[in-house]
Amino acid sequence: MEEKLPAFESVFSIDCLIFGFEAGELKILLIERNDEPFKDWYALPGYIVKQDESLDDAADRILYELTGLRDLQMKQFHTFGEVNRHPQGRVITVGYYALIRITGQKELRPISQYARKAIWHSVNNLPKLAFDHTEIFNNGFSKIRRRLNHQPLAFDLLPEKFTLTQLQVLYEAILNKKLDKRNFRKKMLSYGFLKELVEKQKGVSYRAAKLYKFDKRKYAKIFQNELTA
Amino acid sequence: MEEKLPAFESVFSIDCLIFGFEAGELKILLIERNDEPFKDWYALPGYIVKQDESLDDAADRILYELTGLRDLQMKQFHTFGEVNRHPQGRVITVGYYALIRITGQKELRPISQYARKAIWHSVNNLPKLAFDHTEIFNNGFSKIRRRLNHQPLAFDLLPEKFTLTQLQVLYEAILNKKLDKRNFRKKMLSYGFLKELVEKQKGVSYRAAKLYKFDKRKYAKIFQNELTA
DNA sequence: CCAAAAGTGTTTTTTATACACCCATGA
DNA sequence: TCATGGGTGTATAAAAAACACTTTTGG
Repeated sequence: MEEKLPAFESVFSIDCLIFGFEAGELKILLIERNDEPFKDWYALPGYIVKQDESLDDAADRILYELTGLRDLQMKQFHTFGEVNRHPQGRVITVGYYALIRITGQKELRPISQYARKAIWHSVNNLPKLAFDHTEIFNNGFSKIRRRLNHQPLAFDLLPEKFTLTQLQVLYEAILNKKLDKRNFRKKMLSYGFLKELVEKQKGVSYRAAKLYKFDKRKYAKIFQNELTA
Repeated sequence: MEEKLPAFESVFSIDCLIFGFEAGELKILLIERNDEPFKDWYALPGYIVKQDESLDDAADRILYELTGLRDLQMKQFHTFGEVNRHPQGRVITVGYYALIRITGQKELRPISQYARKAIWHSVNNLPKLAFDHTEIFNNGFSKIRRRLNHQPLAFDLLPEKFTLTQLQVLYEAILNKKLDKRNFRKKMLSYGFLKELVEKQKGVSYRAAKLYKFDKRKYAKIFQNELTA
């Protein structure tokens, strides 16, 4: 066992699961660590909570410092508190997740020296991760998968305007199974929170698909009971 | 703001939501605090996690010390980390819940001096609770309510042998709405994890109802997919 | 024989599933 | 004109909801 840093005697930390969607694949945001322990390993973006900030605030700040991403509306999913999960001392970590659009232009650059870089990695074939981050990932991913059927998580992953096929491909990526096209469209449209636009897809060499927007206000109206999630 | 105790500079704690069911009412286990802050107030059973114990272990120990209850299989539901939730310093607390049988004979007696006594209190008309415990209660209760339809939580609240009416009354208490008798029975029996006993209810002045047992093994078999909860 | 709760089926509505072809477009 | 994905409907099965009377028992 390595020497314990005083700062590490007993601390809270946050680890973030940030999901994105690109080229039909579900991705997760990882950082390459620049510090011991686990220097050079991939890890979830995460760091220590300060004395004077709430967990939610800490999650926002930490994600920003490690990836440059802001204003994500992350949610907590589980807290990990095994005694030896961190080799330098007692660290209890709260897992947060968010699902976001990968906007090609926005480059990810860590502010903190603690991460060398931040990269998107397919959720399939994840590399070995530092600490117990693989467990944290599995725990969070399975929760999101279960929540997908009750909450409009998927819409955060798509561009503002999207086709029904894009939406279906995304669902299939998250649930890891094929869905029936007609039934999927029927069901999605029946919810009533998809707004059909006049605009159509552009630049494709086949019949252009209709574009849709997710209407948050309608969703909130329809599901106000379940909103207490 | 009161003086900060050194021990409280930055600690993890556990707070427990223990649900019981008695006389057709859903109850929650509260302690009467014997220490400042919030001396004499009602609070959820909760205390500080030790350096060398996992969160799950801490939850077991703390509940035992405050109420005398053991071996409950509590599960975590949320972590509360607002900066000023504890007047003496930074305390981040992990909420755990369990649902248990109230066995009349087993008296609740706190081991620790920190709780004067432990009592069952109806979930309706809860008194004011210490710290942010009302918020913790609301958060946990609404999660349990939602989980009720997917997990066999309710059976932990009933005696080993129970009637279908008892089960229904319990569901109604948790969900806070009336259910249709025939549909309820049909659905419960269709799951296939209720074992009908030869034995019948005794000592009632009306037609005695059949008794049932919950068959955990069958449940596990049937729902092995969803078990990764 | 009465009060109290146990027990029981059918119909209707809603929701999920299975399944295959024509259409529009750009290259 | 062809390749590519866009778009559409119907029939069947399964699940949920609505609904009221007879039976058993102890007092």
